[in-house]
Amino acid sequence: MAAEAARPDCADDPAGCLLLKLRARDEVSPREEEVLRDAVAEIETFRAGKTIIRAGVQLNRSALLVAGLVARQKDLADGQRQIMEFHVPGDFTDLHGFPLKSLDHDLAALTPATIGFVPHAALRRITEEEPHLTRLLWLSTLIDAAIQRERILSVGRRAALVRIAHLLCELRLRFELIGLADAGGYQLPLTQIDLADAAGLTPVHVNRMLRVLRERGLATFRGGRVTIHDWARLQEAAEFDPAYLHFQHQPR
Amino acid sequence: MAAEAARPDCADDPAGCLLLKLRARDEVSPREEEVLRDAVAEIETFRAGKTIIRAGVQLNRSALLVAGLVARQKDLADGQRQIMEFHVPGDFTDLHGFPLKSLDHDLAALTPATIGFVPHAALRRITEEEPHLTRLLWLSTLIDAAIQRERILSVGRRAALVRIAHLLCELRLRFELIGLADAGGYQLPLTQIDLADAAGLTPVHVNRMLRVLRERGLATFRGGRVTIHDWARLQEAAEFDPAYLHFQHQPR
DNA sequence: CGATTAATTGAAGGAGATCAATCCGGGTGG
DNA sequence: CCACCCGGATTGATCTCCTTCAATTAATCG
Repeated sequence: MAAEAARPDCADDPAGCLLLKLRARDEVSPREEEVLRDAVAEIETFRAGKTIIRAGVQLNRSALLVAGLVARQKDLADGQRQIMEFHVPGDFTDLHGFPLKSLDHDLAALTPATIGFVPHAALRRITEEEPHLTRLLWLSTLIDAAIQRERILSVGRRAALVRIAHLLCELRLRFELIGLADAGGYQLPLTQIDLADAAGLTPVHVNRMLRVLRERGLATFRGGRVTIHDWARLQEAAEFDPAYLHFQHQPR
Repeated sequence: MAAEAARPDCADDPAGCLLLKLRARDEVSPREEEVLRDAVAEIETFRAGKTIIRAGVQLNRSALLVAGLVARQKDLADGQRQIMEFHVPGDFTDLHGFPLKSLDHDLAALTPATIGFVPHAALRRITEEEPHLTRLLWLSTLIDAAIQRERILSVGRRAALVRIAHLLCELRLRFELIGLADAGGYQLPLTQIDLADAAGLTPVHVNRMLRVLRERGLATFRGGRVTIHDWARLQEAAEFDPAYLHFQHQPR
């Protein structure tokens, strides 16, 4: 029914991954689940490289990533790109656009992507009738913000090798939560250019750092897949502490 | 009544600056204003350098900055510090802590600071009874997120001089909104070390970049004050576009 | 008015950028 | 089915922006 986009996912079920993410943080009642599922009005697919939402455009619906990989990114006049966050299936990627009414950055498909759109009218109704669900949606935007803060720290103060390792650790946990990581690693169909633009480095230097990670037996990024060889030492090299992902399950 | 902290501000009136900020983005009804004012339960003052909220601590109230300057910051094991955002009076600095229940970073007073605390119970009541005000509070957390995204871009891709200039531009507009900037500039009682930790640079290099800005006749940072000599050219040097501050007044 | 912290300036070093060339894999058209 | 093409991956050589180290000056404060 829903157009297939990328790879085996919690696709088909537009709100499935989102519910996994929310339920990792708090209870979601069957009624709330139903409200959420009903809120997804249309499903669209985007080719890799397409811009899903452009900065500054007035919005009346928000995009929920169902399958594929998407990035929040800004471009500078000289053509440089900075990726603020990678999004994995289940991320309510521009829920930010609901209170903000327009985004300050682009939302771009890095792989073929399936997007579910939720009209702002439906979100507004949720804020009026479902206070707990509202808090959970609010929460999900703030977890994005937390991930972005960790990016500031990485880009601002961590050495190149640490940045890359940290990114690989973060993505592993985020994929794991939605059942898209196995023991050995996870699919990550990105280019080294994408990684560079997220890490604030050049592709050349990312390549060298990936080589170091490989040679040290920590992790391999190749053919759109991250293979983790030594999770403990990778986390150590990344100075990785997952606290910022706010995985605690508690009443919100 | 309220203990005075730093300098002439919209102090005295704990929710005053916050209302200025919200009303720049949407209408706030008298009733909503009252609810907001009533929500501020206690007022405390902090010395410069004190940590107001520590990362990871379970929270049951949120901090609203009434007067002074505050930073969201993270520290690395080797002692490096990264400031994710400077906060000006009226910023509901850890409203994030309401859905999140704990912060992933520290909140530290950079100057003597006056903080109003809002119990989470009061915020919860707002989410249950005041959907529009809820959306405005949600919005305010997302404007913080937008400011932090712009920081990612600065730290990730902009040259040192541009970063510093950009920071000075941003703070000018944010101070202006709450009436704390005059034609010539604004008070900014920070050290060059603070600026360095926000810009992801060393204090030495910040010093050199400030000198360049001064010598080019763009702006001077000295004695805790930013004097702007040529606003147009400063913005140009900063590649500054204020869109990310979401100043549009519209229904949310 | 010492003592401590921040600001300033110079000199040298290094992490990452830039420039450039080659390799590789997959798509594509003849 | 293969030659070609093209974007990404890889590697080397060089350069540069910012860091690091160090020393001096200025400002702030008990």
